[in-house]
Amino acid sequence: MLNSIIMNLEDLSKHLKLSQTTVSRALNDFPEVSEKTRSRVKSAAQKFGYRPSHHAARLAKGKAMAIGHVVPLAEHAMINPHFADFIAGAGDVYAQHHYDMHISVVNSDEEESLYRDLARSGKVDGVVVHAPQINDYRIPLLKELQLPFIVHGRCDDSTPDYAFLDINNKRAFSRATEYLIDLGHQRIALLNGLETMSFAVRRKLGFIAAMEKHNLCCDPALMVQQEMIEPTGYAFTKQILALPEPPTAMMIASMLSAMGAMRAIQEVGKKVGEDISIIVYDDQLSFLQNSGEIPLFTSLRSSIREAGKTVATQLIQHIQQPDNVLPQIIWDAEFVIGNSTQRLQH
Amino acid sequence: MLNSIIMNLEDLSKHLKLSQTTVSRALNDFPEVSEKTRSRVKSAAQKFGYRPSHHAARLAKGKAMAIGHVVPLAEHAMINPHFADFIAGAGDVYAQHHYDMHISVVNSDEEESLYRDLARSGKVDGVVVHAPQINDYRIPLLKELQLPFIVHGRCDDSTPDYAFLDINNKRAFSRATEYLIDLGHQRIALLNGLETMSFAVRRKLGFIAAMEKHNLCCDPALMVQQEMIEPTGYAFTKQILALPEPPTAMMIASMLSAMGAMRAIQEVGKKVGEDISIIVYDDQLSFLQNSGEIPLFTSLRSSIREAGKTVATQLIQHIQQPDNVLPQIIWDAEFVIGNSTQRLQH
DNA sequence: TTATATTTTCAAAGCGCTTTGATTTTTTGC
DNA sequence: GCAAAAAATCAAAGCGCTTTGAAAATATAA
Repeated sequence: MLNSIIMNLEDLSKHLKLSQTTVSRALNDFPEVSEKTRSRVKSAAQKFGYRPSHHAARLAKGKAMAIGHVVPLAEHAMINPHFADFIAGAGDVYAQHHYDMHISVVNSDEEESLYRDLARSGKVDGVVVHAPQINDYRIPLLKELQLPFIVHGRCDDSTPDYAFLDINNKRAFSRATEYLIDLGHQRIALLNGLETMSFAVRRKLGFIAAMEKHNLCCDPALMVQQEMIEPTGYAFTKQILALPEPPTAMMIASMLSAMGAMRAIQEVGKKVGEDISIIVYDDQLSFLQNSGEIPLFTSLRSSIREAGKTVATQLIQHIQQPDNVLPQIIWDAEFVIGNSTQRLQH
Repeated sequence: MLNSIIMNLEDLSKHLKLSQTTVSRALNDFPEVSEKTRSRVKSAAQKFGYRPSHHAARLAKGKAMAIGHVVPLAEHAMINPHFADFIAGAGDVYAQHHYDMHISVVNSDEEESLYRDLARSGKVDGVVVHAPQINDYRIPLLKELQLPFIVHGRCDDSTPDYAFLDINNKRAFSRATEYLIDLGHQRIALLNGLETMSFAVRRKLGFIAAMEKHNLCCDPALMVQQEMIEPTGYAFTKQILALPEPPTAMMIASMLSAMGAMRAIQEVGKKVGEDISIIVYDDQLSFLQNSGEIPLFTSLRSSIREAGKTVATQLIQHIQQPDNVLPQIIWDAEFVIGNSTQRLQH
């Protein structure tokens, strides 16, 4: 390869004694180019390391061939640990379809302006909306901007029609809570995520529904909504274990919180499973595995990486064929019994 | 704002009865436009929600105003949990400088081709090289392609001149190991990362140097190189605690591994700190905090998010002023004493 | 062999900006 | 009040592709 010379289409077509039209079409696999010419063109392109100018191609085509992801993030705020796995899944699909992935980190106050820019400047052909809030302003905004989008998660039910991929969080939590109740547990704690996030609201609803169905009381002292990380899981668990009447089981919204809970439990000399049952929601993050023959935790599981793949696939399909209307997808979390749940001992 | 009409520069300048030149210059803050005109232009742009076409601007300028990050990733491989934090830091800087962040997820076998494309197509003005390997082929490749780059981490010392930001891993680990030795520990385990990563090699060198300096033996049974996640940390710790002569202290290469180690230690009824001392390398991931008045772990700490910021800043500076030669930066990890280390009891 | 259909190739016109070099308008100096 | 200098604006060329509509080359039918 002769990489020292940077060629453009004009240079290459002159070298081949062909028009730019023909060369362009040969490279883009148009049918109206003879096989002989196509292979001649392609091997010359290969030889000279020719790659079409990205921006020229995009300008001419009028399509960005790119999908945007917006990450709102204040200076010291936490970046969601689920993000990397989602991106890995989505990015994989983009690569297969020759789409680019465009990520913007932005202060919350500049977020709206960013979306407007993304839409109007033609930087991207669509966006993925992350971490939907209750009554999220981005849904109407993106509709107004006519920028195709799909939400990972769901807003509240009052929000009108829009495309999303979500887990049936309510059903997942009610089902798992019932499982604990069936094992004889009555004092069950809920270690939830922040309730500005709609998934946390739904999980709580599921939990409460199951408890009420069995006429059990949801003790507010046993419920918390907080950032889902190890230290918060630890602190809350420590606190409820010190109550006069501690819980015998816990529903936990994330693996990280569960690790903290486990640390607290072990620290007071109790055993997960034997002394206190735990069910955890497991996003199957690649660096937080809860697998094996019998997994450590009984869990509700759903791969966030697969979610990334599906969201990306849907969005691309819609962009390429707009009559392919973007769907509303609801997945059920898988319920997997592991070592952290046991019948209540009397 | 009148967002239903999508205007381009021509429309806007016709509306204003000005030339495209003047409008473009007004918007881009060129000095040769009068203040009066500039404000008239800007408010019209605002009013119509005009945003310059991204690709047209890039094509005309001949600059991508974008930085690339390549994430090699096989189907089921783990995505590095550090990645998100690094991206958060870098992305923040990009946003401030109006640069775009371009992320490519790629199968390892297509990686080289991707770099070539990134360079030749003008998609990006520079790239950040992640997870440098021993004798990494990307260094010569990017030099050949004349694409500005900076490595997060370092290759082996034989690789010739290139820009990087790295931690002094060797010094960090030798220092921390000596701290343990000073506390009376002699049987010290090393729970390291995979030694295909150059940082792991350096950490091991530091560990061995400290041990040898004090004439202590590095028992191979107490050393392991593995992926730095909770389950591996757990398994290895379980294993070494069952030895006839278990270690009294451990050097651990990541917080996630340390969580696993802690679980194993607690499970056998021992206490971190009292029964076994631990020093962990803490990348200060936002979702894995080891802070507080007295942190849980004695640790070597260095913020990966700050690293992202610095790398991004340097790269942008170099791209904007190529005589601003890209540097080689070595940071010392901070040594913070927490609750996980104690003098060896006899 | 000639007329017609088919395949292959081409010249030129965009895509929507930025930038160059020229022109017009305004300001300043005497 | 007029020439020279400074400030503001403009027309047009160019960035490197894709795409349209026309032309040339080749294949097929009569």
